[in-house]
Amino acid sequence: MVKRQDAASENASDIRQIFDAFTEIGIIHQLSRTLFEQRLDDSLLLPHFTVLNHLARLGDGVTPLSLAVAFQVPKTTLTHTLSGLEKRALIETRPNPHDGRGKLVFITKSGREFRDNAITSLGPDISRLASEFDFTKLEAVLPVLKELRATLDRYRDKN
Amino acid sequence: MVKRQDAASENASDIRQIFDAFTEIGIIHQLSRTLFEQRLDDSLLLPHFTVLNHLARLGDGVTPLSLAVAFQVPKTTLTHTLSGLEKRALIETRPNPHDGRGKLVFITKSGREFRDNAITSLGPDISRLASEFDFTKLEAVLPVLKELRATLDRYRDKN
DNA sequence: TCATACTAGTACGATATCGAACAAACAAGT
DNA sequence: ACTTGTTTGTTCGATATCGTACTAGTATGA
Repeated sequence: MVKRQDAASENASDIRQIFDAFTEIGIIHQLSRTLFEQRLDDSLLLPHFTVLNHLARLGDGVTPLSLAVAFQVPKTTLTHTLSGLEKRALIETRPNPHDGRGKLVFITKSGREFRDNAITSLGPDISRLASEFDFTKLEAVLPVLKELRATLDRYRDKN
Repeated sequence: MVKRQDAASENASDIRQIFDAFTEIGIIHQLSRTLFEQRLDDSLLLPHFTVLNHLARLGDGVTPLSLAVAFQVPKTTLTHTLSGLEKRALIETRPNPHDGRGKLVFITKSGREFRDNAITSLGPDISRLASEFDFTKLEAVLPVLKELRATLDRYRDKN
């Protein structure tokens, strides 16, 4: 494993490309968010769905803080998101038996249904998009994105 | 040009991977945004910089609406972003001589300086990140991202 | 057991985001 | 000119986001 020694010697075009990539990522995020939110009823937004999806896929009974870390948002933001979900009975929270300060978050039956419906309702969009964009290309991209994410993640912790 | 006929036959694991990719993109956006905003003074945020960068790189004298389209945000959001920039004299607006309804946006001298400083101040971060993540990998990823963006973009227009 | 430091979650205030509705100017056809 | 429909940008109100400060509970060590 050879460390690059010229790490500090990025030139202007390298930096521009890096900015471009992040700009592109921002716009994709924005576009997908808008598209997705058009398919959600009840004025729920992408963060709400993201939480439900996480709970459904990776298991519930987790702390709010662990969710905030998973999505890299401040915990105050997550408090707000969870309160919206709880108000609609898509999740419920119980005291953490192992930690008197904390809560555990559980997805409810209607939460699962809501999540499943959201995914189902997105099916036609994905099909239509798949006729123009070959999603298998994401297979090659995803590992790079994950590595970039992990690097940024580690870097953040060191600050 | 052969249209895929099985576009509607995505299975669950395909869909999961698509969701994963968008989730990853969202988190990268979030992380880069936070990191970047820590380097900006004056409580300016990423959207402010993004506008300045766009004007500096691709030229100013453009309409607010064209900026909103470029970043895929609602024009009301851009009104707000521009007002923040104008209040700090980083941009200025003049009436559009060709269209009595519109404005044109220009970047000021201090706007350029601000943008240059922001990029410079990010240099050390990029260098340190480059020692852990090989940014040349973005060269392979960027075209795919651009294609995905273009597809989403076209799709949105059809709605 | 106590003091200190730390952690989970919330309250609050400031700003950001965005949809809906609007006014003003344009465009096209009549 | 005049009507109709469209486009630019703003205002307004509702919600989202997030930094700061706080409370309550936990962990550690003397």
